[in-house]
Amino acid sequence: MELQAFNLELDTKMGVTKKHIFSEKQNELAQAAKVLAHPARIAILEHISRQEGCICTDLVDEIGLAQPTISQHLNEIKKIGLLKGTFEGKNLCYCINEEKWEELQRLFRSFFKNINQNCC
Amino acid sequence: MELQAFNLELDTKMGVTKKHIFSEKQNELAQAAKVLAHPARIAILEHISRQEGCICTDLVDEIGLAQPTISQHLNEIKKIGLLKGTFEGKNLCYCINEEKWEELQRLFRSFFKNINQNCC
DNA sequence: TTTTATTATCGTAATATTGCAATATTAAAT
DNA sequence: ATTTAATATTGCAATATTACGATAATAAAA
Repeated sequence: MELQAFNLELDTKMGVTKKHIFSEKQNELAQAAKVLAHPARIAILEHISRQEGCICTDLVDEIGLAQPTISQHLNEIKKIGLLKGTFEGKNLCYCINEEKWEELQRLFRSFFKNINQNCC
Repeated sequence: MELQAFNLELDTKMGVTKKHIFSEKQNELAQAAKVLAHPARIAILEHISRQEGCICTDLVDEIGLAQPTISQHLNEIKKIGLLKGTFEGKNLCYCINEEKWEELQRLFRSFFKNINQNCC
């Protein structure tokens, strides 16, 4: 059918990752890696983990980015469920979601394990 | 000096990651994660690792992307030294650089280890 | 209720990434 | 030397990401 051929055309939108041709696992890992693919988000995770409990209000001062930018990065981390946010006093408090964090580590570990370098 | 103030302005180019405000380690990990942050590159690494020896000529058929796109992704992986390319017969042959691969794993592992979830 | 302090959202600007057609390059095979 | 079969590069189009000023929203404090 030419309808299918037409859809195949539409299918390929410029500049958009063709997620559908990859496996669930591959997309999942790539998405997780994307969250770690910015030094600000690494720094944010490190800083939150260093805090006792979860008073995490000083991220803007700690890292040298504007408040909206930090908020944006926090949101990226939140989107894959890596942060739990709760209120404590007047400050919003973020902390790492342990279950998701373990899951993410497992994802990477199993990927690393499956890559074996049998070569040249 | 107003020159410094001016430079501080120039410093902040819109849309560009401000790498200089982060540590070497943070940037290094982020850059490594970026390479893994696309399912095509995950798929490429997995496929190369599955090959006996290193006949890696059928990537384009295996993954459903155009040849230039695959070539581009290969280049991203190569840029951080994760691939060794050698010639074998008429085909260029890619394989995983074991040393770099171990290094990358160490990077992630030490990051994971340092994040502890003491919270809520 | 009005401040005050904090985080979230909107709008905008600029660079980065993704993808592919067309073309160039490369090296083996004829 | 020409053909062939593979990868690399170029050019371009479109979406994605990064960053921040301005502003809104939220909740404690006064």
